[in-house]
Amino acid sequence: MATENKLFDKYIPVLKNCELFNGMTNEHWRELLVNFHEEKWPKETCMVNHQKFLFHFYIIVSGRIKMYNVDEFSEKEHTLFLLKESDVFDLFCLMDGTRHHVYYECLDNIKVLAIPMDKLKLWLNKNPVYYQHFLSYAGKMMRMLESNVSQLIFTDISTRLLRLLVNNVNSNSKQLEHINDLPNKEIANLIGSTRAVVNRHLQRLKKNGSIKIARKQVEIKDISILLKELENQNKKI
Amino acid sequence: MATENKLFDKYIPVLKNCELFNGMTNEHWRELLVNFHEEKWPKETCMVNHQKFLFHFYIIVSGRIKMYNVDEFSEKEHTLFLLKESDVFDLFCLMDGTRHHVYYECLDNIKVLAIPMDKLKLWLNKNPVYYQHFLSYAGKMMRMLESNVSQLIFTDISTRLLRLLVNNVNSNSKQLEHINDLPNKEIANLIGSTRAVVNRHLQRLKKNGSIKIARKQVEIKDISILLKELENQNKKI
DNA sequence: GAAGTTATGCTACTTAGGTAGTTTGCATTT
DNA sequence: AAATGCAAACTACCTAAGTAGCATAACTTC
Repeated sequence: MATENKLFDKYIPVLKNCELFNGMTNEHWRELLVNFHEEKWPKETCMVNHQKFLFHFYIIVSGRIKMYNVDEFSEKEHTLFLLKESDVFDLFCLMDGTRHHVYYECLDNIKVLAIPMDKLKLWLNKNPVYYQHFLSYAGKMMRMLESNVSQLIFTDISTRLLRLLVNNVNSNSKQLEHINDLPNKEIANLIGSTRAVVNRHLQRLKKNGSIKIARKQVEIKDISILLKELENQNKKI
Repeated sequence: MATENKLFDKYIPVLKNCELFNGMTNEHWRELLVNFHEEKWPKETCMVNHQKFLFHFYIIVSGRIKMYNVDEFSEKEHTLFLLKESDVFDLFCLMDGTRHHVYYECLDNIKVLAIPMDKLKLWLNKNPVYYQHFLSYAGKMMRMLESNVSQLIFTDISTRLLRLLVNNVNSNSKQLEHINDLPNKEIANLIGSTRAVVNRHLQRLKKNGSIKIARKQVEIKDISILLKELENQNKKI
């Protein structure tokens, strides 16, 4: 009884921010958290088709994990999602119980709350009200993936890079977050391009004064220039 | 009472083939079908953000409907899904109840079974067992979208076209189905390219003897050549 | 503080795919 | 059967993005 209260008290803000369990009462949280335990994974931990992922469900409480795909022939990587605080995984395995062919890598030192998949399923059957939550969350993910697909088809690398930057500016601090300390290679993986090409575009943005770059560091200097560029990208036929 | 029995008897094979309701008993089908009615939409009917779609859920019983996206600037189209017999839509609206920003167009004369969204939701709440079905179906769709994204990033147009062809060969008849009577433009929309480029690749395939083409007609002549081409595409770095 | 590693910056080159425009041919309509 | 319209075929051209390679800078670690 003490454990789950401790977990809950410790991570209230993170858990409350968890979209999948949006609006869940404290009582239900405590009931669910009985089954959770905390795990720590060091930075750069790489999880390749880990059996464990079929059997556990995780809530990230601190750090970033990239979920990515590797092309078996070209060995190129594509980052599908950059998971962070309050994100959960793997929803896919929860939903249909089959193995999800993706890879995971910790970009920071990670803390997660873990629950055995079958216990989550039991809890869900006991509280079927939350099925609705899960469905609508899945719906949101699908829309995200769908717009992702369209963006890949409709827009060029330069636009995709601009969007990536603009979408990761914290509206309060006006500073780039989540992706600000990634090397060019990781940025390329996020938008489906290569290091050289991303660097070419970043250099252009540096020259027009909108960003500042250093080793593993991108900083926004003038977001209005970025926004203007984005508009022009759209206009040019 | 007569109506839903008639609907069920009329469309047994189609409904039983419906993945979303996979394994549902006849009794449950009859219970659910009470709320359905049949609708016919003529070929080329175009549905643009139809309010109706928020309030109804459809099962296609005959004909094809393309679900597509349009880039507001370039006005290019991208076909997300080619829905056919036994497919359902719009799952997204069912799942989170918000408007789905896509377009629909009937490629054939269409027959659908329609149910008011809230009645489906009521039925689902009465039979929460089926939430699990819906979740796992959504999971499958997500995996599909995900692999779609990766394919766009990892493979070129030529490979995407080859895959499209190979994936739509009926394993019994060995003939191309679903996409065999589409104009080049529609094929282009399916793989995220343009008519001219698709035609260029089709000409190449015609020359190597793997396909036969005519106005709005693609026919497989030798699938082994297509499969060999696909293999080579993968090998070349 | 030397050696090794990783990330960036840049140049030069190649190529697939997009674009534009014209011709040809098939099919529907009147 | 003539006329219209759409789809396909083909040519020529342009460009963004991928590729290869190397020099330099910035961190590690021993």
